[in-house]
Amino acid sequence: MKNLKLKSARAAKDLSQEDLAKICGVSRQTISAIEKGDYNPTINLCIAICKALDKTLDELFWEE
Amino acid sequence: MKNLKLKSARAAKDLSQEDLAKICGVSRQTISAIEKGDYNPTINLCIAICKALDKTLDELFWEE
DNA sequence: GAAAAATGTAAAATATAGTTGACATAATGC
DNA sequence: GCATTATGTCAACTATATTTTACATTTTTC
Repeated sequence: MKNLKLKSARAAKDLSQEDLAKICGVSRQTISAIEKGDYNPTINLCIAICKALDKTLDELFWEE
Repeated sequence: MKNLKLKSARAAKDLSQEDLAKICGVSRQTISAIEKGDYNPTINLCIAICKALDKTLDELFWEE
């Protein structure tokens, strides 16, 4: 499913998908795919995203 | 580096690497590699491990 | 101390994460 | 309206997560 927590955390920092991608060292399409869902990123990338957005894994990637 | 938090959480549940692997639907070697470190598992696997061990992502996979 | 269970590790194969390039469309600003 | 920026998406490619098989070593249990 869509990762809206990520999308809103990125918006809160006023970063485009491309901005975030550059900070994390991945392609824009990868960020797009993660926000879209139906994707299974690696933990290292998740951590990079969290640090870029001042969030933790639980805040952006945990779901009950 | 080694993931000792995972190793001890697994020990606390008295599960072998093979037990945990079966619960998570992966091979024993994959669990071994994650505990050993130098490995980059997918977020879905990390979540499966956390749920099997009653932990959260931050507790097992976050590091400053 | 021997047997069994648990773990480390390695090589070859497969599945899939992530890249690159490209094009279309939606949203924003002038 | 037009130009620019942001996003969605697709196809083909590359990198790497994960499997399978196999064997060695360590740890546990009797």
